[in-house]
Amino acid sequence: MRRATLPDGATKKPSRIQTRNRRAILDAALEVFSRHGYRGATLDQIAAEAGLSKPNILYYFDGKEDIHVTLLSKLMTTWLDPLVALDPEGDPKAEILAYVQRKLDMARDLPRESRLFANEILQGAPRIQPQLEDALKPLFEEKCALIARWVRQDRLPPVDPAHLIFSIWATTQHYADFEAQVRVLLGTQGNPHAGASAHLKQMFETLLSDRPGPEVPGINQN
Amino acid sequence: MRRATLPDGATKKPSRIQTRNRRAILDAALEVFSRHGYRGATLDQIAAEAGLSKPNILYYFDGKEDIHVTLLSKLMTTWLDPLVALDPEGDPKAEILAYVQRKLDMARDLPRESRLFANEILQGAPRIQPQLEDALKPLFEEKCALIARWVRQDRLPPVDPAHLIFSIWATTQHYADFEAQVRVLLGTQGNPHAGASAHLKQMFETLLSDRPGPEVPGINQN
DNA sequence: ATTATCTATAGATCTATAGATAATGC
DNA sequence: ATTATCTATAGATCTATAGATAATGC
Repeated sequence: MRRATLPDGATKKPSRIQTRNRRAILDAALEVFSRHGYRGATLDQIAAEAGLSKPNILYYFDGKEDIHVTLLSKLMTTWLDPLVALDPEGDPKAEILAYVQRKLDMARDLPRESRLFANEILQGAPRIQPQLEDALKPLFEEKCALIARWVRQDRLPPVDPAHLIFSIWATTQHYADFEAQVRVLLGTQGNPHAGASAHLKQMFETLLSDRPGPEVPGINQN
Repeated sequence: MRRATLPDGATKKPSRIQTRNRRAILDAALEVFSRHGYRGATLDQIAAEAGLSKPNILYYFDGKEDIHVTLLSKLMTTWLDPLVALDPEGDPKAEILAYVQRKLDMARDLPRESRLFANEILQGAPRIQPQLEDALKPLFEEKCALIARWVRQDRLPPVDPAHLIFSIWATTQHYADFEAQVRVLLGTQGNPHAGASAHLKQMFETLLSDRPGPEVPGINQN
């Protein structure tokens, strides 16, 4: 019943087995938590998926919640990367369109990660809220300020930065989070990702393009 | 240990108590299932919320799954209503913008319903899949065909009907499903709904407006 | 010597049922 | 007479720990 975690700031070398098993457990946990949600997941499933015994899982982590929180923390960086990459020095429209594409690629390549976060937030973010405040919020506000600056400089049409980002998150993550529904509705016809990519590009491109005579209430010739 | 459910197609009058209690249970179940997901919800919570004893809950329903499936079935109609109302006789652009607004209003007024469906679909729609096939899919295909027709008639710019609908679902439901995150990021500043409404109107309006000459390569005839 | 793993099981939680009692509607 | 509710508890599932044994690294 030795503890794998070390007291305080002790920095002992993690053994090779230690690293391998912790990684295997987190990998299995991603699979199980993302598919069944926090409550729906069991240590039995995680142990089976990781190829370890249940008590052995608890030798490496303090419990179910510890696994979950560790997983969310480790993935947070990956999850925020595309937004971090939004470059103040780049062309505004191109930057945002590239961001849309990166997020859509992530939804395709990392659907489990997307569903893990979606599950957690959907249920009120009980375990990840601190991370949202500490990591996500400052980044979000920085990028909102950047977009607002671009608008002020007339390098973008007037858009609401916060809601623009929400729209990008919503539309791209939809293909991962609601995959079961998308699959039912699109059937086997073609690749959802290709269609989504074209559609989202069109949508955000028109939104971000300077339009000639925009908001003239009353003119509606269609 | 009498059963409240009747054998076969028997149509006995449901007593007043019967109706009241079944309604109270479904109401409580909506609260609990939408907040904690299927697995996270317990009969104890539902019973407490409904003001009934746990065995009494099971007098009215065959079990946890029965409550969940009944709830989803009953709400499906409400959930699809806004899409049903998309009128083939109306003005295409106005119809779609009105649909966006209806969906956004629903996200504000019925966030529990939104989260209930989101939870279920996120976990692979294990209990609602048949309903998606039988109820949602035909409606979805009908409305996709309608939008495609509008495009062919040049009454809308070329848009992908299926992905357009996905975008509307994603962006509007986002405010209910990811409310915990939106709340963290927007803080107390103003009403999310008002900002969302303006932003989404702008976004879908520019998408659906005839633009002068953007897409030059090849002539747009579909 | 320390690290890793296994068997066995405690303790908590949860769904569901049995069986008795109370309330209700003809 | 039928419908509704309550107490008590069975049976299953799940997280977590105790305590012994095996494997590993100096």
